[in-house]
Amino acid sequence: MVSYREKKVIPIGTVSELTGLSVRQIRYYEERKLVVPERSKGGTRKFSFEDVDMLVEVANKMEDGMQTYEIHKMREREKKQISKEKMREEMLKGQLNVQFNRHRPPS
Amino acid sequence: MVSYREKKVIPIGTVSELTGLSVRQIRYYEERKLVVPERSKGGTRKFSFEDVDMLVEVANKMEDGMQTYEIHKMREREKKQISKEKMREEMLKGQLNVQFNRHRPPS
DNA sequence: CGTGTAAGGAATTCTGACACG
DNA sequence: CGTGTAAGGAATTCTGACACG
Repeated sequence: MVSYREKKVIPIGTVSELTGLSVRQIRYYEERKLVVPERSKGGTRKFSFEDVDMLVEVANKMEDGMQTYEIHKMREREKKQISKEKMREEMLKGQLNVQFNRHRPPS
Repeated sequence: MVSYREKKVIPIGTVSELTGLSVRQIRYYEERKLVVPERSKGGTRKFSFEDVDMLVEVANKMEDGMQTYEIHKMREREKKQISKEKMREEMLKGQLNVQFNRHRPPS
């Protein structure tokens, strides 16, 4: 179950401890769209463990001299790549259905 | 990996939302040893997803008219039962080692 | 016993800005 | 660009206590 990993429940101070990043850095990375926390009614940020992992990755790339906008571009490219792969997969499935199930309607 | 499930990172207000319990109830259940959150340096409670699940169980049992000390006793019994089973298991493993490895010392 | 609530205070977080490099 | 910091304020949480049933 990935549900725990994706649930936004961790306050920024705890994220700071988990990642070793300052809260200033975390807020800045949010500004640059590298993480997208949820907000409580009062406006406090809530992060997921997935976000924590993303932030650690960001930290590593920053250490390697990469800039936030580069990391952002890279993420966007990855997203496109993944959705492209999924579309190909779906089309393949469709083809297989045509091949083998043309005369047998889905139950 | 159960690591996400066991990590204490969720503040009490969020736990309240996740469980439907009031913060008062959650604090009381802690007092009765039904959950054991960690504390930040400043003293704020931090719960795990496991704690959240425990609290939901507690809520169900309370609805069934069970009292906190009964739930606590039940938990203690379960712990003992589990450690007893683990001991038996260990002893069985030991016996098997005697049977088959008596003359072959562990590598 | 279990839970709501008002009280006073402390810890946590928020935003916008200035600074530095 | 990326990050520290002081500023002022708001949201969150804490404890101990009184109330009710």
